[in-house]
Amino acid sequence: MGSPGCEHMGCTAHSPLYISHPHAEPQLAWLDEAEDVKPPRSLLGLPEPSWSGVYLPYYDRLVMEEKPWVLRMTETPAPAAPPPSRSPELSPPAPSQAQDSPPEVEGQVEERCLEQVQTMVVGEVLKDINTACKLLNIAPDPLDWNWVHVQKWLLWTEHLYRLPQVSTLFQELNGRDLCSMTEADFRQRSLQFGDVLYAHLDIWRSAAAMKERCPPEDSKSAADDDSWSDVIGDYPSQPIHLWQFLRELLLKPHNYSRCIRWLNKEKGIFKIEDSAHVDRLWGIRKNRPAMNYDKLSRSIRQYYKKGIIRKPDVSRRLVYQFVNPV
DNA sequence: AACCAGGACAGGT
DNA sequence: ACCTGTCCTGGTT
Repeated sequence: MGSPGCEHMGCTAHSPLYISHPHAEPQLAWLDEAEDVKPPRSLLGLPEPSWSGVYLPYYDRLVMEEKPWVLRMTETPAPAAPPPSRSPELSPPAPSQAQDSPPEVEGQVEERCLEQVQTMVVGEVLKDINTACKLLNIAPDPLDWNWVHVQKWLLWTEHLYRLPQVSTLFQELNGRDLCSMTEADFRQRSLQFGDVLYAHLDIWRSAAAMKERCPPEDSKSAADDDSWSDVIGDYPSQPIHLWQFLRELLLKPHNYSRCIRWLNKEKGIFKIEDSAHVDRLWGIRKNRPAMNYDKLSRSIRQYYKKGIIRKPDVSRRLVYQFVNPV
């Protein structure tokens, strides 16, 4: 298999901890004609350097590709080095090369910033998990998964991180089995990607552990939205319509803009950038391994007469439009 | 070759 | 009844 490296895509340039995936496909499509997706440089109005020092176990390894702008860790411990803590604690701030301001004041300010950043990062993680739960129709806590859920999660993870097929190596395992496995066990099943899967699972477990520790009410604090309540939200969410599914993907540009993205969010116009990827995700969601774009697009076409989706006025390949944009 | 339009039918809810 | 997966014919890019 000729594996396209990622050098030609320039992804190493902005992501120091980028893990090259042997099966990486051309990505960062949003760079070409991106209209909506730009790295949110300062979601909190924080200068970029403030990100450094934030350490969520393993998170960096997994999201660098997806959101290279979110965690730009300069000196985070090497992924293999730290024992994968089973709790979502964040490491203390890296000692800053103090400048000229009074150290205590600066320390306090920094601490506050860091708290905000931590809250936000954790919130983002939780939101991503919540999205995946909705899209996959699985519970957030891996301990609650049966083997079908495990397979779904594995397939999803494969596609999210462009891993080669690994799900077959973890057959007949339920969530409890999976959680009882050590990193070594993972590596034994998949020499190359066991650690990545283990790390990803670790994030999910941490999120679930967090949810247990903190009562959901308090944590719905100051911030705007729904991170907690969503993750904790009731399951199952049951049948999902294709149009809902597509919208969910569209609402998570940092995760899915490589395969589907808005061309004009206000008008509800979107483009399927990677039809194969989208049909695969839909197939995973619906437990339809034979799903393909032909069938998916046929389902989209059914929405024409229902007035849910249509082709935009100037019809373009792989471009559709929600009749009632949000 | 991939995408698009839409008819027909089956199967599940 | 409705949704959608599947298959199909035929057209377009």
